[in-house]
Amino acid sequence: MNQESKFQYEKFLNHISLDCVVFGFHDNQLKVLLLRMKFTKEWALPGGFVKEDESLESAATRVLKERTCLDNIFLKQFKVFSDPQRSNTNPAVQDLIDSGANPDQSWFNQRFISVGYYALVDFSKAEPQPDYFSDLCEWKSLNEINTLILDHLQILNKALENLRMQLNYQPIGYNLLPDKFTMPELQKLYETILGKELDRRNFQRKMLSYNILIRLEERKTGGAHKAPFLYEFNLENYQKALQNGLYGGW
Amino acid sequence: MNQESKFQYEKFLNHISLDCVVFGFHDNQLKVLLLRMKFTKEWALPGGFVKEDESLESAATRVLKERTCLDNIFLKQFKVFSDPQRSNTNPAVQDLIDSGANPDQSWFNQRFISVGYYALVDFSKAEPQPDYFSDLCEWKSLNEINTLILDHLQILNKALENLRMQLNYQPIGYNLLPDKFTMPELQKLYETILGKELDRRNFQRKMLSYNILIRLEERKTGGAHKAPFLYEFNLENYQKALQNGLYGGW
DNA sequence: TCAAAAGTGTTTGGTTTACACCCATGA
DNA sequence: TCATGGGTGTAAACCAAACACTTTTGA
Repeated sequence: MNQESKFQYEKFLNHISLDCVVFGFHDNQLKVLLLRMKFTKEWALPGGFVKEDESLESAATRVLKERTCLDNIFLKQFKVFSDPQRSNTNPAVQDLIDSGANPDQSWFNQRFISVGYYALVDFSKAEPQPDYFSDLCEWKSLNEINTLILDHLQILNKALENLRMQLNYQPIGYNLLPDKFTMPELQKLYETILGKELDRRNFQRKMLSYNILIRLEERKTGGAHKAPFLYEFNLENYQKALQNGLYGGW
Repeated sequence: MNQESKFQYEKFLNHISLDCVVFGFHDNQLKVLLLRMKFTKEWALPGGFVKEDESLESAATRVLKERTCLDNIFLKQFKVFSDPQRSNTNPAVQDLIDSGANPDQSWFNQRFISVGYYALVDFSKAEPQPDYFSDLCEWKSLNEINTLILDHLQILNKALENLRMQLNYQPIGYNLLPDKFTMPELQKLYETILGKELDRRNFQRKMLSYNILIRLEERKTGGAHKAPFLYEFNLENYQKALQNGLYGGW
């Protein structure tokens, strides 16, 4: 170990970590926030550890605030990853690590049980920030993501699966879209998450039946075609729907 | 500490525990397996810790095998409980503990983040066994359960909530009923879990539409009325339905 | 002026709900 | 023999899927 680390691992609980799959929506694509590790240049999910006096939820909120500069993020715990082998890196990377470039390796050499969260954020409001172990923090489209560090690709896929489930019984969108949006934009979001196309007219009818939307007087101008109405969420009903669940799936 | 403990806490990961809500069905009632703690005589959920080389799932399976003598138990991880205050016992109990009767207190004085599982078992096949910290292991009906140790009542309630959710998209019953059962028995199970009555005829239609039941030639005799058919599960289709999910809720 | 997107409405078919009727059984 | 539980069927209500027509817009 030829470097001194400034990472204060003394403050954290051993063996426990959390990983966040942060979803954003931009250019009609679902994006995920990733970090590039300083030493190995591999990509990873944002994650962190739990302080002595913190709940997992506070820890996740803290981590997300650090990575996106956002408060009040929609967060959902979806699965714990506890395979004893999950922290094993592949041999080539392990060689690099063994070369001693990373002063924090003693902390990372322990076994971690990681709690998976997914988060939904407004792409346009997030300001991606790398953490202590990374030199880049960027949004990536799902199809750009081929390999991730450790079991993070598996974590990402499970998060996506859970997000699709959520569509079936909870409203989504408030966290992923700007305050004002059009019905086609909302539909695109659903289609992107589900990975399939939906009927425009049936989508609108179903969506409106939830009573979580308010149609504004304005329309979105500038598009090449008929100007669509703008909507915003009825937050009171939206929260209720989050609590009580919706009916019918997609 | 005036006693030596035989509990081998060296083998376990610090800070991490698991708690299991074990559901059984008997006398048309939903039952939960509970332990009575040796020292405080409080009731608790069966739980345990994770060995160095174990996944959470293996640990939960091991614990359940110890408590019920059963293998192949349906197990589902439903939530992690990580409130930093969750391990705080109430003052009266704390006094008892402080009196020093319990030699394992040093292990229990640490903060635990507990992973909640619920399990579904065949009541008639389970053989409840207390663990190292308890002197009794018994089935309790939901309405008998008023207080539990720590936050275990909260864990139980969350498990129940999740079990009800599961009814909406997965088959249930194979794990809770004997091999052969009648349609009314299956319906009672659903009604008990949901806490509401269902229409007999619509229930049967819906259930049969899932194609997970096989009607046997035999009927259940001995009842005071018309003898109902016996059914068994079509395991192949049952597994498929577990995987792919069902449609329509209750 | 026209292609493409958006607003609105209708037809159709399946699913769920709410029932009615008959049969079997032991008290 | 009769109250009760169990097997089977059907009409009505509801909901979702598929589709048609009109309007608006900038290129």
